[in-house]
Amino acid sequence: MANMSSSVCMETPHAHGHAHGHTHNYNPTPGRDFPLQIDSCMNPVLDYSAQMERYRSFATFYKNSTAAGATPFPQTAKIARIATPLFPSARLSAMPPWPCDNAMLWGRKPATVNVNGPHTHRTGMSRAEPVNVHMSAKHIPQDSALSMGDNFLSPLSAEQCRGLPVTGAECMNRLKCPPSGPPGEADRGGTFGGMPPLGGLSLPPGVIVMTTLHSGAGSSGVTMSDSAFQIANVAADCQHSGSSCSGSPAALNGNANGSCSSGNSNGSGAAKRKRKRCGVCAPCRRLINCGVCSSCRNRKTGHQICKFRKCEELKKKPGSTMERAPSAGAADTFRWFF
DNA sequence: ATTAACGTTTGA
DNA sequence: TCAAACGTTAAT
Repeated sequence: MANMSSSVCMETPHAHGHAHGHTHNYNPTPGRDFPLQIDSCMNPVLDYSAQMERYRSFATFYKNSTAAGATPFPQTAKIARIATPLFPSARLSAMPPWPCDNAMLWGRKPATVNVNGPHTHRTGMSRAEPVNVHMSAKHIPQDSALSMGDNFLSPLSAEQCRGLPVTGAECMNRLKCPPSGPPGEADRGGTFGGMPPLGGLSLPPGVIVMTTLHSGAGSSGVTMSDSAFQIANVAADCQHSGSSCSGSPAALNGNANGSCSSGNSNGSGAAKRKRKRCGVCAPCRRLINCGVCSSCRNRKTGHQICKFRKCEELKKKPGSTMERAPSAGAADTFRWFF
């Protein structure tokens, strides 16, 4: 995988929506793989395309602006720009696109499991993979930079999402499990992605769902049971992660290695082992590198993952999550339940 | 506090 | 063996 930092590193399955023959590396094959999602509140194809367009135009714009000899954009400006949430309400969260981000998740190769963190039991998940799908510059529409304003905002507005006749859980339900996908694979990313911001709050989808379950909102005439089971499955799945680790979230990150690391995990502080990405947070679920952040640009020397893919858990210092004991609030508890 | 770079671990 | 990426540290 050569030089991911210098190229835009993106691939898209026909964001432009025309029908022709050539194929891309990543192609969810909309008609075949996601037949039920066409009319869902989070049309995955549209969503994926929107995301890809967004990234593409972003990278192209800055690339062109830099190449033209113009005053380069400050890195902070780039970051701020690309981090612009898809939904206005998402500005409340640190990681912008909680909702509508999952389109990129489908078909992704399994993310690395967090054996320390939120107990993922994703034995199938490989290490963090090179999500940079290479997209040569020639594939980038020349006008993309000019349409930045449009592309940076998802075509799916918050209003659009809210107005749809399904709840977030329902969306999730529909978005889950591409029929042709391997069993278990779809649960990883697809299950959590499609939650619209409820009540104007941008929360991790899992939080919303589990809170809803507890509040009994499932009786509101919305099909919740399926989603509930999906969540439960994921949770149970997570519980088994890390082989011998205990299930306590507090124990997970209490020390960087989890409390069950083979070596010396107890207090000695020595021989720290690498933590792994949780695989469930928004950054972890991102499929593509932005291509413009410092980590992407300095991939050769920096050895760091794209800033927008950096696991939220790994951003925290090991041990900074001790407060997340089971006694935490419901939302937090459920978040860590995963 | 943030960033860049390096050493290192990890898994394919 | 290699690529990816985490942890650490020095520079700013």
